[in-house]
Amino acid sequence: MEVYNTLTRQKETFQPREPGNVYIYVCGPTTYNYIHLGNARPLVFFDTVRRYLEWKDYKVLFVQNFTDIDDKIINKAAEEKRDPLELSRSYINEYFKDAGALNVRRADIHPLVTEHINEIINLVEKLVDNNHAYVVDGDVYFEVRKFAGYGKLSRRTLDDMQAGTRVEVDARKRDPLDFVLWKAAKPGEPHWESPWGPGRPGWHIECSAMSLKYLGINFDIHGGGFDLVFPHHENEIAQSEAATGKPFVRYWLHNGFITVNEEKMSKSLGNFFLVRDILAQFPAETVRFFLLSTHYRSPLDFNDEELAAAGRGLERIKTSIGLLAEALAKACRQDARDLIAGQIISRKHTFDMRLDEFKDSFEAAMDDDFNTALAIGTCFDLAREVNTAVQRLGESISAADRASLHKAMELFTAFNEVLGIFKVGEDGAVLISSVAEDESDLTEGLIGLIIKVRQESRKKKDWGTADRIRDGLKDLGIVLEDTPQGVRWKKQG
RNA sequence: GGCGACAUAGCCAAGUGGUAAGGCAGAGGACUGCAAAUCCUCCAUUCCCCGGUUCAAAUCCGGGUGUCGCCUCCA
Repeated sequence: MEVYNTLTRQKETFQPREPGNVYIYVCGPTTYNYIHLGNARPLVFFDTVRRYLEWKDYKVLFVQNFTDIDDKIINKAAEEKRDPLELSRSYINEYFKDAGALNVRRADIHPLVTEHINEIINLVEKLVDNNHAYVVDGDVYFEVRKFAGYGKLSRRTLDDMQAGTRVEVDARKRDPLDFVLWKAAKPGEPHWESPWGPGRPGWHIECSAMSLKYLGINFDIHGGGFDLVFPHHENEIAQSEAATGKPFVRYWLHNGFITVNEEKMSKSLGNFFLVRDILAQFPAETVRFFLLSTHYRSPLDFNDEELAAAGRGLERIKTSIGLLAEALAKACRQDARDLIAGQIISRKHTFDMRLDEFKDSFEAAMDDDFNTALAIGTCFDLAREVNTAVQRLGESISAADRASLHKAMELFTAFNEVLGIFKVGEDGAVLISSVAEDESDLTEGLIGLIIKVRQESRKKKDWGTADRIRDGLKDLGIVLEDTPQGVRWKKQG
């Protein structure tokens, strides 16, 4: 397996610190608002990374923090006259709703900054003690000039960066790029006691403190959006390695941006789409599918047309799984009949799919720096193979074909374990039923009745009535398909 | 101003030296009462432009153009 490491700017063979175990830290959101689509991309992508590693039988420890105290939270809380910590708690709750809808699994550990103040203070003390940090008026700054490797992740030298400095420099800093590890509290702000007086952690130190606590030195994967490369991750490396004297992280993975109308989506530009607003318009599985349909390092432009197109593509895969399930059900009934007749009739083997090839190509795609776009291509290839086969099989299905059908379903299920596009039932099988789960027996019965009546009209070649019923149901969001095997109905996707 | 990324069909998108995956849209055909779904066929002699290296380049090198991003909170 190869992963692209931002630190070396190339694909490297993935070798975890401990064979068989992978330790991952992903920078989570600052909880002062609902998450937007730009937040959703790393969530979905790193969730997929985690799923894939587990699929490959790695034992994964996955940590994602919440930044639950910082300027933005304090400001927003002041605006709304709320307690900052209460505010961030409430957005953490909302985060779980949105992420859950996107089928993003909870991390093994979701550490909060406010619950790791001691660890943070200890780390800052270490940096002060070993002269990598200095104290000014209750603030503690990291001294970048004292850390030789500063700039190695973002590939910039300190002098490069000075030339482009756009903010006014705090005269108390020894270097304009020195960044705050501990921030003295202003009156009325949330604060914790520390050796330097009451204050709160700077932004970067939390991730170092918490990742080192849970994952140890030199853990495997640290992820986040590309905009975190500088300064956030650069600073994490500096402070962590200055404190421990050892390499901080083995592989740095960064996802590209979501753009809207070709422009970066960001909270400050105000052009962001909240996940929950998008989910009001599009099924969550379509959104997840859309996010995974482009390689994670490429930019991804968001617009309704592309999302709708993704939905239509996804529908194709769903249909295929549905056809497969139908054929399997038929095969099972036939199994029962054959058993009753005392024989399993072995017919000519007609459904010899290249099933193992699909698994291989899926795995090869994911092994190549998590190429989900290519892996999805394999899903489409499998769908076509299944559709062709199912169409050809007809009424009597041989034992060999039954085995192939099962195998094809297992493949869809396996691919979905990684991609997480479809929800799965308790038995682990993909749920693609177009009938909503809350569909009542009454609805089912009514539609069944209507279909029966329509079939009688069709028998009498009363096409006018038959079409009126079909059109009428379509207006209600129920799509009827007359197939050689009978009438099939589904809710409009 | 400094640094970096990207440019593949109408649209989205894989592909980093061996002769252009896949999806959406579109055209034709099979099936169907019609539709839908499905299947089959077609849909980039060519990968922004110009040079170069090579038996061979979308892929490597140089130059140009364009787009985007980072250097400030950001996923």
